[in-house]
Amino acid sequence: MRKRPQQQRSRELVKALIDATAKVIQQQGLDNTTTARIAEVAGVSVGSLYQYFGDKDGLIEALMESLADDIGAGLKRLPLLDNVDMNAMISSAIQFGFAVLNSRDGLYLELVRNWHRLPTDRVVDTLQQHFMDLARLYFLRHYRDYPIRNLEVRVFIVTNSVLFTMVRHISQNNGLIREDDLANELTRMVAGYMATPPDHQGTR
Amino acid sequence: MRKRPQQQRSRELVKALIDATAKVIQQQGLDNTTTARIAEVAGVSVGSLYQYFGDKDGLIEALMESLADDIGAGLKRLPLLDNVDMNAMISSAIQFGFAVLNSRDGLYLELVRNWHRLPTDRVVDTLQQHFMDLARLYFLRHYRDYPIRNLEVRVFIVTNSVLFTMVRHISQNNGLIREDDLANELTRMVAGYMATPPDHQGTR
DNA sequence: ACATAATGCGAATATGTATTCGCATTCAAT
DNA sequence: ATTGAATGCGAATACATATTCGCATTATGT
Repeated sequence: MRKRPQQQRSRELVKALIDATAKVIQQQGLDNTTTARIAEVAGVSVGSLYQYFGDKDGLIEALMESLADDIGAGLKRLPLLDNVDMNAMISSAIQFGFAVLNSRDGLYLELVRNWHRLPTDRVVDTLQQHFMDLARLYFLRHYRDYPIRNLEVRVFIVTNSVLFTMVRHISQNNGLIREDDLANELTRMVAGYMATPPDHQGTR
Repeated sequence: MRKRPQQQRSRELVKALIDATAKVIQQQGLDNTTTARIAEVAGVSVGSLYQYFGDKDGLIEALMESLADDIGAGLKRLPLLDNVDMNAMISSAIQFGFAVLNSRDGLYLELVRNWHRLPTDRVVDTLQQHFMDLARLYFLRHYRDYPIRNLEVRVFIVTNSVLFTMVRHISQNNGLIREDDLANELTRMVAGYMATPPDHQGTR
């Protein structure tokens, strides 16, 4: 952020700009998101935009930060560890994932589709970190006997698998596969995989 | 394609343009791929480009078609069904996937990253279709007893999971996860999931 | 009330890039 | 050899859009 907003009105302006950015991305897609349009939607001039954001990317980065915080908060509110069995826990997590992706009228969807061009690190870290902690706690509680190796790899695989499978499904939206079928199958795959005890062969 | 190349030199020109498109995308990334640069690399003028391709997208589409054919041919050459157990078969398929993604100096990687903006249908159909046939044949041969429902969903999940997990891993390229660890774990997850007999409850 | 800083404006500027078009060259048929 | 079609050229055009900058307005402290 180029300059700190000090007065009330400018703080509101900054917020309006970030909100407008989300709205424009959601409505017109990332490719058609222009500074002019953002300013227009925010009810503000382009010039003012550049008072507080060095460039367009800065604005988008601010949006991503804000969303990362939202997701983090949402995750903390989920009582995933209270589930008795892993299947239920993973099912809840996947439901949460679908809920997020379908929320905000496709904003998240458009962002994930363009993950490669966006500063997604904060968001990804938030997710990965949370699920990593969750997995650690769960295994500590239920699988005390097994030495848990490979947990990073497993969480990495599972997170990406679920995320992108969901995104692809929502994106192409052919009616051939129903969303709850997909959720069920994803749950089965992930639960089955995570419950697998690690290899005992130390050959690698 | 706007006009059919009739003479030898123009057929070579079209080929040179498609090759150049691949090269530029691979070297500069899709975002920095300009018609001017493509023409330059092809050793041809921009004007000539528009003789045979209605627009830039047409050129890229031609490239995608060509790659879809390559992948299809590569898949047909793989003797996946000769593998005795599913684990070996899936391991081979995943190895093939990594090989493709790492081939052509990252061209495929860049294309998958930008799948959302590209005409990927042909390629995706090729993959999905092939794995679908493969799965059908395998189950017919080994699990004759089970009624195989849900196969579409399973193949969809597995294809997307593996593809995007691999892409994300190669993209971020943090040394924390080794490629062969990832391949092994992916194999375990997929094999475990595909070997699961379908639900017997007919409640859905 | 005044001075100064903060904020806000938007037409003008700068830049990048897809596409066109009139002319030049090469090919293939007679 | 001649001619018309096919091919090739690349400077010029059209357009979209990020960013700037000089000026106008508003807030804050004294």
